Amino acid sequence: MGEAAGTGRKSIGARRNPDSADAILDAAEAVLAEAGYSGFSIEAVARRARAGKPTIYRWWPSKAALLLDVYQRQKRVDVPDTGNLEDDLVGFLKNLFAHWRLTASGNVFRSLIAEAQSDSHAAAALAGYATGRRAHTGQVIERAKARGEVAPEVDAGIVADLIASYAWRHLLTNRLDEDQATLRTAVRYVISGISARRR
Amino acid sequence: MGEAAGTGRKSIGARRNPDSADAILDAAEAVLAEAGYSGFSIEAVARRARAGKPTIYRWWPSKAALLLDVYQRQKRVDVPDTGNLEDDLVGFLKNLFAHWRLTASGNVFRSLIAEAQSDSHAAAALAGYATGRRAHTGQVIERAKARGEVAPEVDAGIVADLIASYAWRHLLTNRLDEDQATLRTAVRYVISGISARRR
Amino acid sequence: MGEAAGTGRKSIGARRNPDSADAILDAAEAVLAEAGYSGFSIEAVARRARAGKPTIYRWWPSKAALLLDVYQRQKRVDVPDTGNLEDDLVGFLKNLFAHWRLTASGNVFRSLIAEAQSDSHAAAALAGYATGRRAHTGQVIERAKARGEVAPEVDAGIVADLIASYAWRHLLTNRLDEDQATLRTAVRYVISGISARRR
Amino acid sequence: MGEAAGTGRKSIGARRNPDSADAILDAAEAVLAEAGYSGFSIEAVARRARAGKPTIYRWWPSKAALLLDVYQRQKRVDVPDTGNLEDDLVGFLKNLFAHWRLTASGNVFRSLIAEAQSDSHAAAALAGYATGRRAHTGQVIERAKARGEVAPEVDAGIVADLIASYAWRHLLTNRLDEDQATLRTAVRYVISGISARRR
DNA sequence: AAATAATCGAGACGGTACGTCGGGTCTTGTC
DNA sequence: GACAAGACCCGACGTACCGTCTCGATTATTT
Repeated sequence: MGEAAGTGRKSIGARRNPDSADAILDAAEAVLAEAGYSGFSIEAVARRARAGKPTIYRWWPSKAALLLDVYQRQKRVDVPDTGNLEDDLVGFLKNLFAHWRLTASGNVFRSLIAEAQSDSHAAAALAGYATGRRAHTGQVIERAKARGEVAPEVDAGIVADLIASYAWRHLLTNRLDEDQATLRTAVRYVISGISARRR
Repeated sequence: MGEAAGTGRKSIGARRNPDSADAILDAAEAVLAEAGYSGFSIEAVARRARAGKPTIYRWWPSKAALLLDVYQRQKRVDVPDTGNLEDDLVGFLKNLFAHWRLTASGNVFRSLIAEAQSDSHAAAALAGYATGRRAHTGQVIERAKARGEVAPEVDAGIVADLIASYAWRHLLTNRLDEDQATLRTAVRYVISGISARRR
Repeated sequence: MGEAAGTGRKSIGARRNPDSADAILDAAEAVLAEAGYSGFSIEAVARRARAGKPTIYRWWPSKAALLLDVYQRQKRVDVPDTGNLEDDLVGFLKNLFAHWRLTASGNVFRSLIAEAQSDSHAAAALAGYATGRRAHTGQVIERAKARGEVAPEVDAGIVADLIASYAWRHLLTNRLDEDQATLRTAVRYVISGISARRR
Repeated sequence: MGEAAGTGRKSIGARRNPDSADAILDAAEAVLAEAGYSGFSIEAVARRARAGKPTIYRWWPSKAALLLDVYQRQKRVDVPDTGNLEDDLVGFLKNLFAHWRLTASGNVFRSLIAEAQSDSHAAAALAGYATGRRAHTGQVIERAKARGEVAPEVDAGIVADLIASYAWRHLLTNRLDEDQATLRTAVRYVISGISARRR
């Protein structure tokens, strides 16, 4: 996972040292994985990265900014393209939950959301990120629209919102091990509705 | 709102003083309202309530327990019963958002969720609370089922989950001012689906 | 010298814990003795005393205040009373230099003077202390006046100032090992003058 | 006072740029004058001089060395030659105090003494400087000896020491505004003594 | 004329210390 | 035995400087 080079990093002149940046992000991830959000402090990250606190503060103005960078370094979970909307969305949720569960990402993102509740910078950063992701997820809906699977007047953003909300709440309440049938049911409700008239 | 009695509370003998408990809960709510989650500390609550820190720790083992108590003291938002599921759910969301937006409740609940990300006791307490609320919301669905509005095989818990998730995410991302049309659209998707075949 | 009790001090209620105060003063003295003024930091004192920094700041608003307390805890060097002014003053300087040289006091006082050059609180504290000591030394002169050794119109404060100044400069320039003959000569100049007419 | 050239100094090739040296010494003096010793940092000097820190460290190995250079750039206070020892010495003290009080020199020298208490290089530099000055002041005594005013066996160094010590202590305890009568009295004690027999 | 070498400003680096805040524990004296 | 009060140790906060390093640019000296 990298750890800091044992022999000590130095400045490489009047510009950012990418080794330090990497070491700090690695350390942040490791601290979060080992000590959780409650043990996640700039102090601890600096210690682990063998970096000075000012170096961290220089590049990441807040804990949230650091968390966001850590999160964004992770591999993205992308939405499958099976030609069928339900499968796409179920697959996406399945992949996302697995990613969150099996890597540090889940904890990172949970922490980021928590941080955003007390830090407006974090809130802004998270909002920006969420918007981007919503557009991304929205594309699946648009694809389905193009295939004629989804009614053309449907607002893809709202649908993406419903799906993302469902994912967030599972993350925040430790339900990432939800069984696939339940996920599929939830997705199906959104796609087909629950109305008696229409089923 | 209560504030602490200016002249100082004393012990009332070898049992819990309910005035102190009230003063502490009042203070907690006030601190949260004025300083937000980031300014919410046991220290600040004690100061404001003119209470000793040990008095707080004696009765509430963690910040989360205190938050939960504060939240549960609040008036509940209940689901309207209009005879129409869509109106019921939209009304519920509307009321809930207004409640969260206009009282301290929103901040309290946000804080509770945030706290639950670093404190397993908080997480457990929140999970318990959420389960209770899910059942509560689920009843609306069951009523609609009874009216024949909703297909009988529908899992009310999952629907309640979708609705609650949507609400949570709006709370956590500062979107409690969502316009009503959007809420109605989201609810309609869950009820009627987005599939082209069925609209 | 005390060191901190290994098992940890606790609060003894809502009042100052004298054990902590002692441990902190002991630690301050030890740090100064071992690391000198440049290594003398509140941080280091806290570490050594196993005390929290806030505990130190609670009772000593500045490094200078702590230094002053440490210095005043030391045994005082008093002026001998031999019945002869020259012997009294030479004896005083000899004792003072030995005291400064052989105990931590010299370093403490040096540090205090240094600190006073950048901290006005320290300067005020030092000025107050110096005034007290000047009166003290002045008494030797007054005794000599009473014996008829010293002219009655002589300003004892100014004489004390000359002597103290001489001592300070030796302290500040690492000349505490000045040989006794030189001290005696200096004292003799002040008592008998250097004028050709009068010797 | 110079300030740094607004448009930026550059290297003038493979040798020391005297403009930079001047700018740094000017800046050091200005910082000391405006912020005092506590605000005197290499960082602040570099900022003010628009110089790189390594440029400072290249030429002055320590804060003390820089201070010493700043001090030595100042105009010297010389001892008057009135043909009368008392007037010479009183005049010297008067001039010295005025110089210290009215220019940055007083602060510079105070700082230098303070610095010498924690930095052995500074101590050595200061000792060297003091020795030089002592010889200088000693010449006044020697002149008086030559005139027959002072007994031939008197050690001019010790007398100079007494006078310089008196000056130092006034500097270090913020008493540069001492009235002239007091100075004269102190000088007179050293010259004529305080003994009853001889007055 | 080209290559070398030392200097310059700039500013990042790993660190240490600053002075403050809050956490959770403890004890005292009053009710 | 509960209460207000507040001290205790601890650890994190975000900032200021420390002294070192490396850069790219500049320019006098050497080839």
